[in-house]
Amino acid sequence: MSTSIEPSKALFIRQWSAMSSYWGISRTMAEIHALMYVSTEPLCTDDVMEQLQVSRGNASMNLRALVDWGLLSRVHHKGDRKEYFVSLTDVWQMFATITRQRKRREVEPIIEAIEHCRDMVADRSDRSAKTVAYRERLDNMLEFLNAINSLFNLVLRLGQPGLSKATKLLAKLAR
Amino acid sequence: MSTSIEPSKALFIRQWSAMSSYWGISRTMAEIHALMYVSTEPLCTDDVMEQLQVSRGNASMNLRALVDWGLLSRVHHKGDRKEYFVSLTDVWQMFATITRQRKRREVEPIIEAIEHCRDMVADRSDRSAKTVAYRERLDNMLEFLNAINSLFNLVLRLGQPGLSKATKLLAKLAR
DNA sequence: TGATAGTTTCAGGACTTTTTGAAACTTCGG
DNA sequence: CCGAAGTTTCAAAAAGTCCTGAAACTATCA
Repeated sequence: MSTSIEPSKALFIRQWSAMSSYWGISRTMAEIHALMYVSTEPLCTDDVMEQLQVSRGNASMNLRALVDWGLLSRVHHKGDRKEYFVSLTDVWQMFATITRQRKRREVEPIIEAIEHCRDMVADRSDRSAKTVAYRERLDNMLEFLNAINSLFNLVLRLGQPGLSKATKLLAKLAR
Repeated sequence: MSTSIEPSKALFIRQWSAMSSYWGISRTMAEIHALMYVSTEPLCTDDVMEQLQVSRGNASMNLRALVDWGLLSRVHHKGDRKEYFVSLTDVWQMFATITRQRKRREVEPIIEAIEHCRDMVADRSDRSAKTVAYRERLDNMLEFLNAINSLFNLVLRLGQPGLSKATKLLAKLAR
């Protein structure tokens, strides 16, 4: 508690960690990420331990996980053995990193699974109303998930500037 | 276990519930939702209890939560006192329902919080490099989140057919 | 109004996830 | 090769979440 965090930064960290449960990451991981994002200079494990009041193990594990995700990178100070960490600062890149991972883990497996489900009831000769209705539900879901997947791919490909241009373009279309 | 679920439906339910942790909902809630989606006829609390092997309390709580979310609706059979439930079948509507809730709970509070953070360090006279850098990070994040928020609003406004048209349009732009 | 069918609640227990902290390990300069 | 500085691991404990089941409640019908 000696070097206490500025109120504005503390607020950011608090809110960011409040979102953590929605994003399926642990509270500490979100806090560390937020701390690193608002810290304009590199921090080491001890800084994290002190500023967030967490154990060494916890800090170490979560720093490593964030590095694995590509959200932090390790840096070294000249003539200092210690490892320091800095956050990715490009928000768009952060988003792209997270989105790619989520797409791979959350969307793609479900698409495969549903295709598999559909194959299991593909028998064309079964035309009972129930089976037909069930097949239709699977197909609807599949079509939808594929549309979402394409949209994500597209957004990732466009990048941030492309995205804001596209948003403006679509805004006209929507009216 | 008496009326066991078809293998294809069982697979769907299993995979859907495997995603539950990512989506911040409980395993049972996801299972019930999946079961209802693949069931082409209304089910009652007892059906859910039997088919998923969960307690009455659990089934009841989660059915209610799904109704609150707008993903299920209650139906009544003529001359039957019991309540039955059916899933929303329009996948797009399901998605829109979920997205609106998530936007409200996950994106909007963070935007407000960051605006508040920025106000706390708005003092124009403080031009130390660190403060300037910090303000810039907040601004970047804010700009990004607003862009995402607009995109979501737009997608919701377009609806599914609009979305696939838009995706095609953007695909050209991306090349 | 009483009997009955159905639904909801909630305290306690089971299960899962996260955190701690100390020991093991790694790296580097001398 | 030793010792110091730093990092990682992991078993056990804490914290948090979810589920059960029995009791309370509500609605309906005769």
